[in-house]
Amino acid sequence: MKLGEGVEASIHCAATLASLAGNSTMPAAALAESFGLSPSYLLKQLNMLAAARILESVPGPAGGYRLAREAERITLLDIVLAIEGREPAFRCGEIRRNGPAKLDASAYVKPCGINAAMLRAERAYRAALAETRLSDIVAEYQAEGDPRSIAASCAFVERHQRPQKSGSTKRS
Amino acid sequence: MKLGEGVEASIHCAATLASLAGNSTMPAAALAESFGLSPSYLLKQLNMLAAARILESVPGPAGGYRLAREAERITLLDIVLAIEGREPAFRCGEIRRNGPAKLDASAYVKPCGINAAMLRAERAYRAALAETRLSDIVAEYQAEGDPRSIAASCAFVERHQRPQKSGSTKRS
DNA sequence: GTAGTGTTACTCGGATAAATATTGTCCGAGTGACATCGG
DNA sequence: CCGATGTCACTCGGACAATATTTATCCGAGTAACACTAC
Repeated sequence: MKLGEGVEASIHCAATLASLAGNSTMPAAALAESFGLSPSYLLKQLNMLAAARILESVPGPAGGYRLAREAERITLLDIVLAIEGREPAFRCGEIRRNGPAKLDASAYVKPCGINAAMLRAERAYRAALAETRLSDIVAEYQAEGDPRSIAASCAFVERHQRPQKSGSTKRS
Repeated sequence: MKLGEGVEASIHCAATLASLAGNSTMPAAALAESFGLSPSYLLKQLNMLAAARILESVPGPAGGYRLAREAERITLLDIVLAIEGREPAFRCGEIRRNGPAKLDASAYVKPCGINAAMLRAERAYRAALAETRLSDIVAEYQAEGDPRSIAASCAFVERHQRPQKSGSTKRS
């Protein structure tokens, strides 16, 4: 039960992207520099987020990434599932059938109680993640964060965001 | 966010051990055969459970494993933590400090909001796991499971459990 | 001055290695049971 | 016949590989901006 390191990077980057103005974009290289990450690897995470329709990518010069929808409509669960996969963490291998007692499948129509309990717990986990929106993260940071850190973040965003000319037409 | 395969095996084995009589033990080889697992690898899982004081190991002939305490006092959380480790799945690497803005540590005395949200979700997950006791798993299986499967399990337990000297001398 | 066009530099994207964690296997240390030997 | 003792087989325990997953890196495809040229 270990989450990949990319989850943390993805959430931080998404929060940063939530702070830029209008439909501006920010290059992955800038995000990587902002958090001291490998640009090449972060690109893979951002690409997964884009595949999950959480981010949008704009190619070419003055391109970059931006949120695909409002920060109020993006939850931490969305990001975690995009990076770690949608399958539950506990995968029932139905090992109860593999023993020497070779019963036919009709003996196992009822779901495994262990699997049910595990999935119940995971539903609670996901529900808790779904309650936190990206906008909550940003708002909490703006309200409670250290003023120097906020100022540095704003300056960084101002320096690296690339305003887009055309309107917000979705593409993939 | 993937749990190891050993978690499933551990819970199944613990449930099986909860079904044997008195302070009898069952060898790891029998448990492995019961679920079609590698005996050598299952031994590692059982050893971790024993290190966590969930199981007890009895060496020598007629030895094996048994629960270290009543099934009512063992939760799924105990088992999961013993196998997967006690550390939270989300480990905050404090990447917010690694950027080019070199602020000193006083700017980061407040905990990271992202980390807080993640840990909150994980607390919900663990709380849900802690609500399910091993005895609940066994009881649910005895009540709802397929009769053929229950009979096979009981026969298997009867055949492989090893009564200990100080306990009840029940043997066919 | 303006429109068309070719170049260029910048971006993302996917294929490719290294590192790490997990899974699987092996042989050795320890222990109690069992058979044997002596009283 | 009963007890002490030596041997032995069975158990767990930890050290040693194989595999899968995660992490990190590189180079190529694509695109829009920019400069240049012609009108």
